[in-house]
Amino acid sequence: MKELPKQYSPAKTENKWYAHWMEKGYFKSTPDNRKPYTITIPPPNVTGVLHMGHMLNNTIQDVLVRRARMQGKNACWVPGTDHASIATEAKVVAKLKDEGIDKNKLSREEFLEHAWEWKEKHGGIILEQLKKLGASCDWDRTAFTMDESLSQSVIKVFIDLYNKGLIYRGVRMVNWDPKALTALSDEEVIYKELNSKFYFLRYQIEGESDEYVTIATTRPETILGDTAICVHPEDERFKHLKGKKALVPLINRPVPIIFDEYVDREFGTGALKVTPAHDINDYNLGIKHNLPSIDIFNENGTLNEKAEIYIGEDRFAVRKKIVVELADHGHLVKVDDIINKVGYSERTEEVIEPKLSLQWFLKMEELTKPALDVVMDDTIKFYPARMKNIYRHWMENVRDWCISRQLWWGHRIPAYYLPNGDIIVAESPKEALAILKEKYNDKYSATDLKQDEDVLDTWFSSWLWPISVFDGIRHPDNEDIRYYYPTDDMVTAPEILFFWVARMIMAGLEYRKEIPFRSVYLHGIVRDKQGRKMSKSLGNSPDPLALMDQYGADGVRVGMLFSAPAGNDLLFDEGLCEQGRNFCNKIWNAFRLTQGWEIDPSLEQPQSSKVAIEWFESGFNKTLATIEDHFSKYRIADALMAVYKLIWDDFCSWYLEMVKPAYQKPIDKASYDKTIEIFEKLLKVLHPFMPFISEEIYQHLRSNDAPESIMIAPIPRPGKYDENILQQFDFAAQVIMAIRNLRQEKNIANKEAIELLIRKNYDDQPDLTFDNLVTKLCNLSKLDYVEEKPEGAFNFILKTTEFYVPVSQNIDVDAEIQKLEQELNYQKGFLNSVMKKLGNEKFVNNAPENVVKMEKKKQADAQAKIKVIEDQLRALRG
RNA sequence: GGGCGAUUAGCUCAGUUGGUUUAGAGCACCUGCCUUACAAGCAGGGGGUCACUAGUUCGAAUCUAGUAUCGCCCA
Repeated sequence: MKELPKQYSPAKTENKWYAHWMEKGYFKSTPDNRKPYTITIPPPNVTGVLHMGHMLNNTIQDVLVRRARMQGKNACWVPGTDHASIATEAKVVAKLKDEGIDKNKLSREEFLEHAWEWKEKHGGIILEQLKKLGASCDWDRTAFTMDESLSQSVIKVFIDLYNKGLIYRGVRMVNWDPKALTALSDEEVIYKELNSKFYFLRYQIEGESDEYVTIATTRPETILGDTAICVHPEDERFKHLKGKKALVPLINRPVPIIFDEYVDREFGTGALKVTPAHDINDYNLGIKHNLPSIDIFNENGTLNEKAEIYIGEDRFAVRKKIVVELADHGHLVKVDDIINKVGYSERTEEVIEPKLSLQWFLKMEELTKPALDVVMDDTIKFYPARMKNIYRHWMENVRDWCISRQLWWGHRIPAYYLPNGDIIVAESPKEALAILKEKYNDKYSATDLKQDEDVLDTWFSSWLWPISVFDGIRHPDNEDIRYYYPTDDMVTAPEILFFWVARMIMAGLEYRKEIPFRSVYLHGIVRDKQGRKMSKSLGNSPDPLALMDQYGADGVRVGMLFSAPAGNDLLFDEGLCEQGRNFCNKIWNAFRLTQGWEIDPSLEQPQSSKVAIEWFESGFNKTLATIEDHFSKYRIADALMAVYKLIWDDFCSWYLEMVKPAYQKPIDKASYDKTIEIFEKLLKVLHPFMPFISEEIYQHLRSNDAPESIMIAPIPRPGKYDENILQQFDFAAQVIMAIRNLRQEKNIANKEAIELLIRKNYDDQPDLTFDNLVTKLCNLSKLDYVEEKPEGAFNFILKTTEFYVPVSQNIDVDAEIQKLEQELNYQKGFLNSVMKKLGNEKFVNNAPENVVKMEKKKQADAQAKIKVIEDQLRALRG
């Protein structure tokens, strides 16, 4: 026997095979005449390190890619990262701060130098970590959203959309992040429910010494920007205030009392303070009623001179102070508790300030229509399909996309301003200058051109990803884009359905006139066992690299996939990785077993092994069909479970035991060869899920003319199978299990050979196919068919066949009777339920014929069985 | 407030157009085994009135309506 350790060691194989695959270039793809299979990775954030969400996301992609490759497709998985404007800039700013450098003291160019340096140092970490997982990406294609070609694509698209009139610049209420000092898109704001205070404040009516109107607000500091009080036109309580003005407390600014049906009379006091500069609803009301906007905040969230008081102080500090001062001056009527929703920045966790500002927007209406259609008509399929509804809801309610960010790290907006306010949009300063010359002759010179200081939203580059990684924007006819686009599968999390998936579809349709991918597989979010989202602050996220060290990459892959049934969030449990590791060990030991066998070419193949092989191959083909079906529905966890059971239960627990030679006896060559062949096939089916161990064992088993790596070997396709032999086995298995049970119950050691006598009652023709196997697996000294019930034997009944195991010891008749009575009861109850159906005329007349037939068969079976049991009982009772 | 979805064994979930023996899997649990590939293992076992109520039907975990609880998305 070869020296093989009892336990499989992933550490010894994983790096070795990954390096081998890289060296052989198996991950590389170039267009040829095979069918392509393409995935573009959802580019992880360049600032990121590998977390459990990436593990899941990339494991799924690798399974799909490896499988496609083994199916003979030209598989191409494009990796890469995105530049993550806000997150990266924040990190670089923080790092500079640590070094005592203030970003504001740097020029744009100096800052970008630091940022690039940072990116070079930290940017590739996550992709390196994916290699540990076994990710079979074509690394030569690694892309970054700020690579030259991708950047130029972004700029080109901006200009194109601008020229089409879809991009415009305008003053709008935006979500302002006072920490990052930038606008955010609606999707980047997270609303949280908070326990807040609801302040009731009274405003004096101008010219009336003791007449007041009371409003309620959660943000008392914003009263300094009030420009009206609004009430419902039909509210009797306020009708007398028509034409009057109220005085804003503390600063005594008179503001009109306006009337609008927008006001909810039931909410608060029925009177609403209107602050158009700091609330989106008030903003709309302000436009309608022609109210001025008073913006009282600086960009960093402190108050400015327009607030008149508290100038330079932070908005939250002011909130505390102003409440005290309002109370001192008799303006505070009462304070209630209230639960309200407050928006936070996804990246900085700062409370968002609605703020009027001049930004660039992309009109969404024209783009969404076709993008909605292709999903609703299943041109692009969503898995799970229910996500279609969520998608539709968003697409039907989408607002224009704010695409400018007040940052430096990213794609600088290619707009150049002239002193007269005109805008030139051009690919480069050079081109802008050319346009300038052409348009204005010599009126302006290069120094008059001022490029927009802002950059574009990161998603404005990510939405081009499936096109831009193949350079399909700049060179729409290049070989790559024509071959790989549309891609096949997009695997991602539902949380970025709108950020990204929807917009990729829009971009695809706009720039390729074709969908970007055929299906979208949305997997869940990885949560901990208690259902909490994994986060650094909770410390509930395991380190993926440590997990892989502990359980092996294969083990962790299995653990991730087991916990990920289609479409649900998954509660990650480290125990599942352990299960994955144990599975590795099981496979390893099956391999050890076969390696320990000595082959004797002169031996004839036993009948039992012939049957075992025939049976296994049928079961194998049937399971392959099941696996195909699971994959077609993206039920990857189910597909894996089918493989798991095929290997553990069918192959290890049954098949190997069937063909295994007696202790220290050799095996015949035919059975051995067939067993190795089967093992190899199983490894191929396993490979997409567990690439490393499957390769390791394959390399030991493969013959010289076989493909030199399992990852380029063809995966077995489902073939025909014999349902009959599977059924025969099921019955034989029941017999075997009954005998094992009997041995355990009666304390008969496995070593002790026993006899089995079989008495058929209804089938006259005994089926002998598995008799040899039953004899072998149960250590029978004899297996015989008899006409009469033997004396002094334990017995059990399966279907209507009686089985007897003769023994020398005494039989406990009472116990036997009790057992039979229990069985009889069950059968009678069952028969009763069948008879109820068959006694119902409506059932017999209305139900399909085969259903009625089946019920009749159940009836006959049950009756026959009852008769056998009753006969036995009669005999036992004497 | 608007929308989407869920509720099946201790846990995580399957259960395809209603009908295949009065509901399945994995894990966990219990019992017995260091049997010669594997104790990271083997053999066996218990456990669910399918959230609740009503309806449609010969027949409901499955379809309809309502109730309760939970989750997600949007405002």
